[in-house]
Order: sequence, then structure tokens, then C-alpha cells
Amino acid sequence: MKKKITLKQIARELEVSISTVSKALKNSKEISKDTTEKIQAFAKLYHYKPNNIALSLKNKRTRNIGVIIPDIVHHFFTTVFRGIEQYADTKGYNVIACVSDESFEKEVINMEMLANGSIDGFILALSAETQQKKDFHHLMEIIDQGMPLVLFDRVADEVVCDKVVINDFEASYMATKKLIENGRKRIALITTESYLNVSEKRAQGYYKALKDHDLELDENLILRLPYQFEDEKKSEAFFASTIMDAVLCVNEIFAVRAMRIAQGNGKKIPEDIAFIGFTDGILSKLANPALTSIAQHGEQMGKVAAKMLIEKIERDDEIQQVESFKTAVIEATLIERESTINQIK
Amino acid sequence: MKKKITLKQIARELEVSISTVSKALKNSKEISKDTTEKIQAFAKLYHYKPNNIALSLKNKRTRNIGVIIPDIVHHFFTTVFRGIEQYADTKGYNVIACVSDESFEKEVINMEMLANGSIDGFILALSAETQQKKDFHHLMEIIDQGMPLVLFDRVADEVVCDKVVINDFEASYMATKKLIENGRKRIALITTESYLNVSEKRAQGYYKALKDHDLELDENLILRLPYQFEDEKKSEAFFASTIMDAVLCVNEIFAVRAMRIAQGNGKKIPEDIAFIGFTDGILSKLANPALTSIAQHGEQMGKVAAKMLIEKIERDDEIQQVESFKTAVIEATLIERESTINQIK
DNA sequence: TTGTAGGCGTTATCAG
DNA sequence: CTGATAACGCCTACAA
Repeated sequence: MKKKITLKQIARELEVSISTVSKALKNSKEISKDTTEKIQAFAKLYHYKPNNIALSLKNKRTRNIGVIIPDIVHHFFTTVFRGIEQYADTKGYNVIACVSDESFEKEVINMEMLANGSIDGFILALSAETQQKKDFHHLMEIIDQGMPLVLFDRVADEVVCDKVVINDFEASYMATKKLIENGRKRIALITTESYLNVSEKRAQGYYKALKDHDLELDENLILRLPYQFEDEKKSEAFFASTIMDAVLCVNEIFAVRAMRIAQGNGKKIPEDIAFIGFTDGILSKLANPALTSIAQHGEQMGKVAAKMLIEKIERDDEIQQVESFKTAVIEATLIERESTINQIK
Repeated sequence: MKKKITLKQIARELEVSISTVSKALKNSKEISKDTTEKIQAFAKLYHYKPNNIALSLKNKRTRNIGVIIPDIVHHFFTTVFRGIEQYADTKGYNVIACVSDESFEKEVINMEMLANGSIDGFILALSAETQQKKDFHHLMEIIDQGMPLVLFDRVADEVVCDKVVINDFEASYMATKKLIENGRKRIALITTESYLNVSEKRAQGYYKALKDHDLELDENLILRLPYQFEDEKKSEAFFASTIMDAVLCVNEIFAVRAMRIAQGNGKKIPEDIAFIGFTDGILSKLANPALTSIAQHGEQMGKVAAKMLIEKIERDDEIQQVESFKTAVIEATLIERESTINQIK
């Protein structure tokens, strides 16, 4: 077993000084061709690679970026992560991933862990609990330390930093409008219980679309489910007791579950009830019938977020200019599938 | 903006030496109560936290573990990742995640990046390409350097290290047997084209079960699909031209797609055709009908892998004992759902 | 052309 | 009780 070799060892073996080795490996022309070749040959033989940790300590840059997502089960976060990872990779950055599990405390702990030198910047989506508590101290502190931060999707106005979001309001409006234009009159909304900013915005788009088309807002048509660990009881009761001809869901999991329940009740999709979900993931594509859904372009979001972050990191190094923060808005797209085939009753 | 504070700065402010500060913060009883309190108060005020990078350099331990998965879209890898992350978290380790995208080259590059000091050990599942090429140099080198390594799921006999797998052969045998006992006679197998060790083992289990029950192995009943980016043509042709009354699929994505095609052809599931898939993920649960599938217990696999790795890391520190490698086998479980309701024709 | 010295932030050992 | 020093691995300005 041969442990990784260091400059020092090479120097000793070759009876030169450490700095000579260092320079030779960087092809510095300070060093004679002879020694350079000798050193490089030796280094290659022993697979010399500079130690990242030492470099980080010296340069105060780790080339790591920290990503904290609330949940890895939701396909959307997975795709964002992949986008981040891909972009980071092209720029020579690694991604350190943590999952907050929608918990405020885990979010704080993870951030503290990473903030102590492990990374050059953060990309994160707020946990549900953090959004409920509206406690952003940990984020403020990070910003205060001058560490670049990009929030995506689950965002808060109180936190001043770069952000990447989709146009939730407009997307939801558009989807609802589509249903109305298809002749649907009783359009239900299935959303989350807790106050996630995204669900809220999506609900607003839904309200507005109803209003603009002279449909009244019926609270009985709105079902609020816990974000996680939902038993199906509540949904089943909802479908048993409510008359509707369309459903808009704030994520694809809700949508696919709801479709199953409706089908279980003998409803035909889309003839009796049309469905639209948010998040255009595998579930939507492979559902039966395939689910019309709003693509959030997670991968692209990830790329944009990573790009913003890395630019900030690398700019930081140079001139400390006046801080300016951008919010990038990714345009959502409606992907039409079988669950909303144009079908006016 | 206040950058992170260091021991040195505290020392200067309080006009003591760096080592005094260091000791005081560790409650060393070498230091008087007075100064200790003064220093700790000051440190708390400025949110002092030791710099991880400096610690890593000194201790030659990073408390990071590197995870490389082939693909983040397959739910299975996601759950394994989550298991790793959870366990690592409890032990104070971070997880650095990379995705090889099933590419040999990306696997090598990612490993090299991480191996240079960023992490204390690896957990990985081989990329499809690596399994095809059977080139394991990069892994050998890692092992040779004395860095702990745990392989999971996508494993190779040539690489001598700790491993975590499921009993693919037995699980597949069990599933096939179940179908046979339900009266199915023409059982198809949908598997991957390239030689993934897991697919191979699953196929073996299928063969054996057929043989043990005096069913002949009909090559026409076997469909080999590319692992990724499959268009549906091949599957459609298969279903159009083949008579079968049951299908075993090596992953849930194949299974759900196949079910859709069969349904499109007017087949009833499970009456006409029964389906069983591997990977008991969201897709299986929310498919319509719900898919009977073999739970690979990814989260548990992740936990076991992380446990094995961390134990090795921490043991390494102490005595360099004779190397011994374990292979943990996680028992797969058959989860019965609607796609195989007991129904002898 | 090569080598020395100092420093990145921390801890441990040893001296005062 | 407190402080100076060396070391982890690397880089670089500045001697020699």
C-alpha cells in the first residue's frame, strides 16, 4: 500500500528543495530543463497529484459548492441537483449534497457544518419548516460572512441574495385558464397545507384565472394536504363528497394519487375529470393516463443557479464590487398529455 | 461583512497567544478560569468555529465521504443516497455526491478529483460502461492508496473490497416462481442490453425458476432494452409479436412502461398479463394498476454501506490490521400489489 | 538556476 | 498557567 506522495517526499528522493519541485511541476522556466524533466518523470511515475486540502487552505478556495435540498424523493429536486452537478462539473467544482428533510434544524446544522471552510458557496431550497417559522438567521449569517448564496424554488423575500424561481403564478394561471377554455366549470385545487411560497403563488394564479373568467371561488373545491406522509383518507373523502370536472395539483405526486382515487370511483380521465399537475417528472410521463403537467425545468434551474453561484464566487475573488442580486425566472411550460385531451362535454 | 474569525484574530484582540486561545476553547485545565471564560465569551460573540479545512490538513481526516452513483433518475440510487446521507449525518460526516452518468470517464475523473484529499472514503456503484469495459484500474489504485472503498449494487468480483448487494438471484427466482404458481405459463423477461451484473443475476434466477418448474426457456420471451434513452418502438414490437401471460422486469421503469403498452393493446392487468418489477419506488406504488415489485431496500443498503465505510475509516486510524473484506447481502422482499392478484385463468 | 522563509488555521509538544 | 515552535502540504516572494 503506497500512500499518496507529497512534494516533500519527491524533494527528498531527488535531493532537491521542495520549491524546486513545485516550480518544476508547474513548468516554471526558472528551473532548468534537466531537473524539470527529471522531476516530472518521477512525479508521473508516482502519480503525484497536489493535495486539495492543502490547496484549499492556501488559496481559501475549495472548489466545492454546497447544495441543500429539502427532500430527495421529489423528482423535481433531483433534477435541479443534476443540473447543478452537471454545470459545476464543467467548471471543475464538486458538489457537496445535504438533505434537510424539510427540517429547520437539519438545515441549520448542515449549513453550519459546510460553512466552516468546506465550501465556497451555497445553493439551497428552503425547508418547509423554515418557511413556516420564517426564521432566516442562519442564512443572514452566511450572507454576512460574505459567502455567496443562491436560493431556488423555495425562496423568501426576507433573504437578500441571488434567486432562481419559475413563474409559478403565471404557470398556474395558464393551466387553470386552459381548463376553463376546455369547458371545465368546477375546477378543484389540491395544494399543500403548510405555507410553501410556491404553493401559495400557484394558488394565487388559480384564483386569478377563475376570477378573470367569472367563475366563483368555491372553498369546497380546495383540498389542502400535508406535504409529506399523507394518508389517502382525506383525499378519498374529498373526492367522495365533491363534484368537479377538473383538478389542478401543485405537484405530480398529488396529481397521480388523485387520479388513482378518481379512477377508483369509476371516473374517466379526462372525459369526466381532467387533471393537471406541477413538476413534469417520470411520474407524469408514465402515469396512466399520462398526466398533463407544468414543466418546471429543474435541470435548467440547477444550471442557472450553479452558474450564478460560480460567477459570484469567482468575481468575489477579484474585486469586491457593490453587491447586486438577481432573480432569474425560468419560464414554466405546459406539457399536454392524455389527462386533458380537449374534450368539451 | 465580517469574514469568519480565526484563532489568530482572537489572540490579537485579547492580547494572548494563539495556543492559549486554542486551549481555552477546548476547556483545557492548563488555562486559568479567568482567561478561559474571557476567551470563550469573546469567541461566542464572534461565532468562532474552527476551520474545517485546517483541521483536515492537520488531522488527515476530512469527515467527508464521496459517493458516486451512475444516475440520479433511477429512484433506487436516490434512496441509497438518502440512506448514506442519513447515516453519515449521525456520525458527523458530510457526503460529497457525484454522478457518473453511466460513463467510465466521468467515473474516473470524479474519483481522481475526490481522491486527492477531499474525502476519507468512497461509496460507489459502478457505471454501466465500467462494467462493460471491465476496466477497474481506477478502483485498484484507490484501494492501493489505502483509501476505504465500499461498492454497492453494481459490483465486480475483480475488485477486492467491502460490498453491499441484494440477493438478486434469489429474489428473481422467487418472483418467477410466484408467477408460475399463479398459473402463468408464458413468462417474459425484460432486461437490459449491456452487461450489468445485477441484470445478469436476475436473469439467472429467472432461468433457474423456469427450469425447476419444467417450463422451457423461450428466447422469444426475452426482451433486452438499452439501459437509457430507449424509444418505445422495440417494446411495442415485442408486445405486438409475442404471446405472454406474465412479465418480469429488472427495474420499475421498464415495468411501468411495459404495462402502458400492454394496456394500450387492450390487455387487462393482471387478468391477461401479470407484471412484477424490481425496485419498489414511487412509480410502483402509484402505477395503475399498482405494480407488484421487489423491494431492494435502497435506504437500508445505503445505511449499511455507510456504516461499513465509516467503520473502516475509523479503524484505519488505529491499528492497520490484516485487511478483511465483507459482503453484506440485503434481503429483497416481494411486495404484492394489484399487478399480480392471484388469478389463475 | 536553486533554495529559504513565511503563511494559510489548527493542534500538540515542550519550554518558560 | 502561558507562550513559542513545529507540523500538516502547498505556494510564492525573495534571497543566494
